[in-house]
Order: sequence, then structure tokens, then C-alpha cells
Amino acid sequence: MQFTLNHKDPETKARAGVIHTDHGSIETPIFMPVGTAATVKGVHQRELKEEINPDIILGNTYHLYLRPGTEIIRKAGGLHRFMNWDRPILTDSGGYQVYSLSANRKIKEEGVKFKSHIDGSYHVFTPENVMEIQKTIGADIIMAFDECTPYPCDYHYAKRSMHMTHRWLDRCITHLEKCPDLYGYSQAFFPIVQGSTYKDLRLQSAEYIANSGAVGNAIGGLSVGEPAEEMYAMTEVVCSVLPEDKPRYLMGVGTPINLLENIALGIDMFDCVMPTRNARNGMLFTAHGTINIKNKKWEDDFSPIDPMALTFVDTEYTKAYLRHLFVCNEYLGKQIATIHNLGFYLWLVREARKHILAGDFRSWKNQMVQQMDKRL
RNA sequence: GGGGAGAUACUCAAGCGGCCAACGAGGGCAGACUGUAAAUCUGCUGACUACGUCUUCGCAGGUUCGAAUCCUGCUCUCCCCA
Repeated sequence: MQFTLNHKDPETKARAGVIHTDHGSIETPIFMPVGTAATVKGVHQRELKEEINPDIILGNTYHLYLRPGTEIIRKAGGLHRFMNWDRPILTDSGGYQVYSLSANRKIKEEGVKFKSHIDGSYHVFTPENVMEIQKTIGADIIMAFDECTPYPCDYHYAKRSMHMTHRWLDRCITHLEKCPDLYGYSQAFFPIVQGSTYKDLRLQSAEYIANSGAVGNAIGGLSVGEPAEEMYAMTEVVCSVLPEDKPRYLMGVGTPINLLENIALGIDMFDCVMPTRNARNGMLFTAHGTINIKNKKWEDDFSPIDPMALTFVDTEYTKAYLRHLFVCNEYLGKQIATIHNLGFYLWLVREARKHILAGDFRSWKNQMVQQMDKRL
């Protein structure tokens, strides 16, 4: 993997670049749709490639390890072949599940013991086996095994956890030397900055991560319930330390406004379930704010879903029709909303890139933030 | 014609003397969702001049301090027999 920085915005810390991988290049800033279980929920590959057209998508180690299991993915020839996606894939390590499955896991220095949410069976994730699992899954970018701390998180816990994440990082790196790329293309590794909402910890963690010499770096442990201002403050601190010539990935973020604000702080990569999950729950993102398509006010609104026509669904269907599909709980409604939202998110980051390259990113961003901060 | 069962809020459906404006489910309305245990979850859903008041449980009477719940009559629905 290689990163080329094309342009730095003189007014903000925004950057435009290109990440080169063996499965193709990724123009940054980028939003990566989440495809946890080897599928971007509700979206066919044809629509994903031709309409939404992201340069890269995500998969999840924990979920794929449980089902279908690494052996099946290995037999398929890796995740790309298994799901028929020939562009880059990034897998999350299961670090987020350490946080989200808190009721079903136990953290120790050695690793994390999980109770499967599917059949109650016990599984242990260690920095070492998570590297092996991710190598077998076959993503182009694999993530360090970390602990994503909750919010709020007391200082001492955050500090202890951060140090453990650092030790886990060392173990990941050491073990990776024994894990060859399995499928003939290279698999890059990103470490993750932790430190909760404490500036000194974030600074310390960012330095540790920067010193690991990885080809790209991630920021974790944010967007877990803290106010947006705190998130931005942490991003700013961390970006001041992380190397400029490496891509920066802010994990799990976020709302369209979060994306723009963090791009302005120097983030290059994002992922979030929000456009997909919220789509299935009836929330549409637009350049003028969010829409709850289930609301009665759309009952007889026969205007197109989105006049911006970023994907075919935007003009193919009306708001009243989409509302009808949601009210009837028809599958198609969720699919349409998902395509729309992902189309919008990808448009947003491409547009951001365009404006960074054109030199008017800051004013464009400020205007977008203002007009998106609304409920329609 | 004879016998039996039943009528409860938008729908289905509990309740069978006071704790009932009335369980529950659906529907409706609104909200949440940030490295996906999420096609999930939460709240409200008789009417108001709303921390209180008023009108409801087929209709009309009655018993009782008090009835959706007991009694009488009526109307309607369903089932069985002729």
C-alpha cells in the first residue's frame, strides 16, 4: 500500500490524496461503506459498484470469524472472491466488538474472551490470532486489535486501556512477521490511537502509534457517545502528531457534518454504519438535512426522493412511494433508502475532495454544514 | 321455529362489583440510531379549559355507597338442530 498526498488545503488541515492498493486506488477523503458480514446490507454488488461506486468497503473480523468462519473464506480464495468484490476491502479487528459486546466478553492482558451472540459459544481473540484471522479473510487493509473504550470513561481506566492497546499493537506487529500474505496481494496494517477523551492520553497514544512506522494510522474510541466538540478536539490533537504522509482513518465516524469537520482537521478515511442502518430505519441524508421518510408529512409528496439525483433511486421513486414502502415494511424501501444514503455519503466526500483541490474547501464546508444541520 | 354463544377503544382481544380510561397484540403518530448482537429499539395513542376534569365497554332501564363486570327488556351477530 502506498499513499500519495495530492494537495493540502491552505485554509484548513484538509488533504486530498490517493491510497494505492493491489485492488485499485482509493481517492481520499473517502467514506467506506460498512459491510460487516460480507455484505453492505441490502445492496446488490451491481448497485454498489455502479451507483454508489465506493473505492473501498469494510468487513468485520468478529462477524466473519463466527460466520461463515475463516476456513470457508480461505477455501473461497479470500473475502474478495467470496463476496465478488474486486476493489479494496478493510477489515475491522473486532476491537469495536470489545466495546459493543461489553456484556458478553471479558478483557485480559492476553486477549478478550467473547461469548458468541449467535450460539453462546466462547471464543478468544488475541492480537496474534486476530492478525491471522484478518490475513485469512484477506482484506487489503487490516486493523490492529485494540480496546475501544466507552464514553464516559474514567481517566485511570482510559490510561490503562490505552497502554494495553499499545502492548497489543506490539504483539500484532511482531506476529505479523510470521503471517505471510495469503492471496498474492499485499495486506497493509493500520494501528489505532486510543486515549478516550483525554488530550494528554491522545497525544501520548498518537506518538506511540506514529512511532510504529505503519503505512497508515487510525483513530479509534471516538463517536461512542461523546459530544461532537470533544470528538473534534481529540481529532485535532491526534492529527497534530500523526505523520502527514500517511493516511489517517477516523473509525466509526459519522454524520455528514462529522465527516466534513473531521476532513477539515486532516482525516482521510471514514466508515460508519449510520448511512446504512439509519436508512433501514427510515432516515435519509440529504444536502439540506435529514428526512424521516416515515413521517406523515410525506404521505402525498410526489416529488423525487432527492432532486440532486445522485443515484438512480433518487429520481426513480417519489417520497410518497418510499414512505408507503416503509409504512408497509417492504424490503424495497430499505434498499432504496440505503442506496440513496450511501450515494449521498460518497457524493459528499468526492465533493469535499473536489473543493480541496479547487481551493475553496473551507467556504464550501461551512455552507454545507449550515444547510445540513436541519430536519426536513 | 327450537337451542346455544357473544356484543369492550381504529382492529383483534383481556377484564367478569371498587386497585379500569380499561392487560396484551396489531395499526397509527413521533423519537433514537456514529470501527452493525440493529429490517432494531423507545415513547405516546378516549376527549379536553390537561399535576385536574369530563364522556366511554351494543341500546334502554334497574340493583348497589360504587357496575365494562349483577338483574330485566330490547337490538344485532355467530353456531347447532328443524
